[in-house]
Amino acid sequence: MTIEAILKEDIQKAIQTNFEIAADEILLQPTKKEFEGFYTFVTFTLTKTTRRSPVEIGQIIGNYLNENSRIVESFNVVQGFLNINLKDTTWLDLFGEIISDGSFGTFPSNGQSVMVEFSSPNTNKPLHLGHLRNNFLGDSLSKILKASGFDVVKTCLVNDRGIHICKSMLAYRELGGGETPESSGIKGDHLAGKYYVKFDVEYKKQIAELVAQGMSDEDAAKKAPWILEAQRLLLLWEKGDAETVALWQKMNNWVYQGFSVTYNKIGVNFDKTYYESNTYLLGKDIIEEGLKQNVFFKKEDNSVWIDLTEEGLDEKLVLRGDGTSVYITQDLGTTELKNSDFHNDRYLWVVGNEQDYHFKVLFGILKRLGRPYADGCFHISYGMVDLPSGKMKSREGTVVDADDLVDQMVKTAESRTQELGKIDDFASDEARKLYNQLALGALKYFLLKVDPKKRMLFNPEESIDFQGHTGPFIQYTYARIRSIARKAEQAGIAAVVPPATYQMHQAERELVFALAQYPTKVMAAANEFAPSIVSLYAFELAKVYNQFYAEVSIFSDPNPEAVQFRIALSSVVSETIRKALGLLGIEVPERM
RNA sequence: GGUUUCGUAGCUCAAUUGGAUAGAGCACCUGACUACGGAUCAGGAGGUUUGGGGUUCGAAUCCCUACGAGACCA
Repeated sequence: MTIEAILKEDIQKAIQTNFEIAADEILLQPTKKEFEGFYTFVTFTLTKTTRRSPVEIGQIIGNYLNENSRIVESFNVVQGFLNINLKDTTWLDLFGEIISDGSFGTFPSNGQSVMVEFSSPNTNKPLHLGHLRNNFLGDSLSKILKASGFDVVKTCLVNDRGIHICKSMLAYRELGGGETPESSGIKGDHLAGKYYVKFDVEYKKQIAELVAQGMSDEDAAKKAPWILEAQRLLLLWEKGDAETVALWQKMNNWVYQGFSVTYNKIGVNFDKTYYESNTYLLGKDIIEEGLKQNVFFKKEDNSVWIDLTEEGLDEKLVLRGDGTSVYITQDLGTTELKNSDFHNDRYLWVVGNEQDYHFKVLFGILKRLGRPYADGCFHISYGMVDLPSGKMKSREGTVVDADDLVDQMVKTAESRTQELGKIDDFASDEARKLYNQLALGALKYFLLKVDPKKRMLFNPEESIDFQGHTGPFIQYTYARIRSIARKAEQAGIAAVVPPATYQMHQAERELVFALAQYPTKVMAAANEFAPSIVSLYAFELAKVYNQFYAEVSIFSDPNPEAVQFRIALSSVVSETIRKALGLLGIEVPERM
């Protein structure tokens, strides 16, 4: 039973015995910094039922706790707020539990499994900053869910076919001159992206020519030779034309090689990858099934629809009149496939909030179809990463490329580290590893600290910080503690929890309090699908430790109990930082 | 046109889901022991939470309205 649970129970008893009313669930909040205490109970909620003043209620409950609770040391009442202090023995017992719990913050299996689909790139362009937010969120969420007790399957659905892929194929066929990643020295995904851009340039030129000849913009966009040819390529591909398929395979393989370099660099991987080229025909049988069940209906042009107005949505097309699929058709099929492959209890999609409506429709249809897994489907909707100029647009060249950004971060980490000159004795591969850890620590933290639902801003003019509320700040705290641990080991000082007679320092109490929050934060992050909760916690813990570090002396305290205790505290803090950052996909360095 | 999300310090973000005098970081000022690592710590300044109404013991949070920004559906 946690301290908080005991305290809530004691408050409940206080209310029952003093006011003779049944108390609902007790809500506690951490006491604000400017007041004395650790936990605060708000008494306003009881004024009506008890017909007493907020202060009076606080006094009565406080007095009861003082006399009857075995964990409460003292209290004070400010207006309607009852602030509570705990006994040192309570803190010490709590810390004793934490330090002896090898799996602190990791929950036992809950017997449920969850699939997290994320990343889901297009094979016509390299990954950019927006993909990074997606990847980091998906990866971190997977780790958080695992820590909270789920079995996790990470999947990726690659968008490897369609008209956009044919565009880059066409441009390459016409303008590529047999160029390859090897011959050009260009990474495969960037090479494909280059031809996607070239297509667009040529296409625009053709439109302009047609417009100059008197055609309307709209018609010109439909009649330009290259768009017609791209459409023809798509049909050829669908028929399995050998030459087209070969070109498609060749270019896609380049892209996959490029992607794998990037995924490797950012430390992201998947248990299973689905390819749209294998799944794009799925879903049509589900449309048939839905028609029979009268979930769907046909219009005169033979197109199939669903009426979701009862759910507050519109009528929605699920199959075109000519029998071809729309996105939702494929998604229905792919979801069915995932379920028959893995039989998970939950399915998550990490996809940008521009598709909020799409997923509402998808889940609405799954419910109407009576799919048992429909209630376990969640859209992890995240906000776009904006630039100061607005949205990233590949056609306007304002896209922040993932590879470039990571490389630039590594360089910044390198120069910053060398300025400080603390690792001059490192071997070069050791140093390179450190630069990568710091670069990714800064980048991942930057993207994960913000509530996923909110859109956020990235300014390419300002490099991502290494000081203040950043990944490296937390990594630094870890490295510094490790330095202390090495010194303690050398001096033969053990980590020991002091006896009940020990007089605690306020900074020590605050540290134990901060540590005790960790499991709650992990659970909250899992429930709310929000790695930002873990991010903010890790920062808070590091900050509390740094205050402790500045305030008390660890090695030169005359009391050996204090020294041993502080070594123990430090070591648990470093472990908790390591775990918390681990949930964000961020590694910690021993030195930096 | 319909639907929807958002607007918090100069900038980037918090605010325990309706609770205290709205908090951090960056940037800007002032300080820090011969200290165990200064990528740190302590302090200062910075706010009519876009404007206006309402609900109540209490609103950044809920409702209405105006303005502004984004997204989606054709």
